[in-house]
Amino acid sequence: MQQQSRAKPLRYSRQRERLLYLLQSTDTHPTAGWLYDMLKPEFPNLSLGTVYRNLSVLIEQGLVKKIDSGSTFDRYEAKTTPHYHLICHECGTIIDFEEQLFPEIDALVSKAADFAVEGHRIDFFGTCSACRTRNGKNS
Amino acid sequence: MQQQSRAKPLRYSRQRERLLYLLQSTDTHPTAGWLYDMLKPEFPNLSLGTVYRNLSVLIEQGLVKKIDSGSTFDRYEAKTTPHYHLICHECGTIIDFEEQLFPEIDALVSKAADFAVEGHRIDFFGTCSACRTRNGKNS
DNA sequence: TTATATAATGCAAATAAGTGCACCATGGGT
DNA sequence: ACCCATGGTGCACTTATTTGCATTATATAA
Ligand SMILES: [Zn+2]
Ligand SMILES: [Zn+2]
Ligand SMILES: [Zn+2]
Ligand SMILES: [Zn+2]
Repeated sequence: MQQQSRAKPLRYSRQRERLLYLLQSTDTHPTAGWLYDMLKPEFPNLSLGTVYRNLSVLIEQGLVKKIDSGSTFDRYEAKTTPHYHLICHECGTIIDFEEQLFPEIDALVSKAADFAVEGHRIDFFGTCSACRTRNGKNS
Repeated sequence: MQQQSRAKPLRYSRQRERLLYLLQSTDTHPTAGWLYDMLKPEFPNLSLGTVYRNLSVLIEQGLVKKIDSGSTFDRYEAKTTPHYHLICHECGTIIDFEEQLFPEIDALVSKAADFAVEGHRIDFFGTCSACRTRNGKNS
């Protein structure tokens, strides 16, 4: 299903370097299309396939994470510290939630379910404060 | 981003009824393609678009949930009780984890983050016991 | 510096999922 | 039973993402 990171040799790639740098420079959890648009001026013949492929490479290296936002687009981030996501279903904004609620959760589930947990993901869905303000006081 | 369930009138649809029944009859978290294949004999000119559309309708009704399995396919389930998922990255199996670990988590995050949490999703990634057995004793 | 192996890229084609539209079907009114 | 408004469906097309392949670029050794 997914190959065990078999340390295949990587070569330097300017595009991958800039892609990672770009992702590390924002906290907006951008889409692949946005990353492509931002890099296009610097690499006039960049292709979207390369963006996706480099995102995959960076994900395998553990430097980038893919976020299923619930919309039709996936989003990406380069924040490596563990955190959760607050996903606003109204405007699509993704907010990082830094507090480490349950450090022992993986071990707990591993034991309870006979399943070797290697990591987990927690996403909260709801309405962000900006959208609530815009809507008046409902919800 | 997502419309507030505005109670638009629904009509009876045999295909949607059978789709829901099929989904309720399994705990394998099937893909849209599998559902399509299973329903095709009964509805010879069923189209995949209809499957996707009916899944969306059922999701809006709260009868079905979409699961981002991390693979290239989305998966679906009709289990409405809250539970978490153990997703094996080796064979793709999704196992339900029924224990309600943190009932108060939504309220807690709502308060801490000024975000109106309406629900959450917790997924654990790792290796299932079948795969560990098959692999020998590693991991 | 040149040669060699192979990773990275661009392009186009393939997939999975979502959507517009013309037509069919359900259900409430007559 | 018939009419009609509108929801549901099939089909084809679009969108988001992945992948095959020929070409280009990186890295290492000669
Ligand atoms: Zn919002
Ligand atoms: Zn984040
Ligand atoms: Zn497995
Ligand atoms: Zn489940």
